[in-house]
Amino acid sequence: MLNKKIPKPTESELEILKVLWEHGPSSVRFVNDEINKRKETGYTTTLKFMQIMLEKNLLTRNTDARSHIYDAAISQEETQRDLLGKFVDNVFGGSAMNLVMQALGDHDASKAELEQIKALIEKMEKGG
Amino acid sequence: MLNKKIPKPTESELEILKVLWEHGPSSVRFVNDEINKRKETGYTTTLKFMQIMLEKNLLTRNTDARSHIYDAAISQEETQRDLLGKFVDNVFGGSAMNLVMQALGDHDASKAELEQIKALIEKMEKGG
DNA sequence: GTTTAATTACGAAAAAAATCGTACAAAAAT
DNA sequence: ATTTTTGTACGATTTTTTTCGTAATTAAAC
Repeated sequence: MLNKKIPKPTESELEILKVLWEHGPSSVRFVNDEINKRKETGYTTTLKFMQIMLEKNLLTRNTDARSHIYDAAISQEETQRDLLGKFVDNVFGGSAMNLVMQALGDHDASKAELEQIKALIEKMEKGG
Repeated sequence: MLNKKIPKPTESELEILKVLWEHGPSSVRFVNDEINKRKETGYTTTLKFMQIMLEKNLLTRNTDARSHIYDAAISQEETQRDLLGKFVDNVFGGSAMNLVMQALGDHDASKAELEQIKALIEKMEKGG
């Protein structure tokens, strides 16, 4: 089990990771097009980001073809867990429960989703 | 109802806000001392931050005494809600439920806390 | 009243993050 | 085989965030 020392991605880097998580290994062109659906960004800007992320080991790439294919080097789950932990510490003083309560209160949840959460809670109360 | 256009505080700014939320209106000296319990930071650094935050309307201040007294201009609840919303969008694709599920799964919750959440869910299911 | 300590104001530097222009190379289109 | 398009490399610039030094001012201590 290697000790991954991955730096926390910035917001822009996260945008790129999200595209790769959703679509799998992709060219810079593709990633940039996806990002431009929501936000105008120059091609070389995205390219530069992805090159930097490669150096930071946030991405891997395959240079066999002329158009290099990049992929995420860290999983979405792992990253979400990591960022969530930091966010809870920074904003909710380490209390995940406070966060959960606020998340439940603020955002409308469907009945099905609430049932899902209740089921999870039951499971946790049994499992310990 | 005034339209508050408060910018999202940075992490450093949040450190300062947390001190003010916890202790109420305070001098720069006090805030800096509190922050230095966890992190070495020069006095003028904290001072500068608080002056900038004043310009951004994140803080208010009273200059009656020589030692100016600053206070948070935005509430903790409001700020947490705002940051949580952005975090959910950025990291969990807008799905607060995904976040809640992960938060519940990752962090150990006490039985009492889980009951609290269940109670909230019941209330939401009734109230709609 | 002179020295010492505490405080604010302000500019500026350092560090981090984001953006882009240009040169060059490879491939595709004509 | 030229021309046009597409791609990478890489430096440079801009913007934002963080940090601090220094001068001026006021209050306190002596």
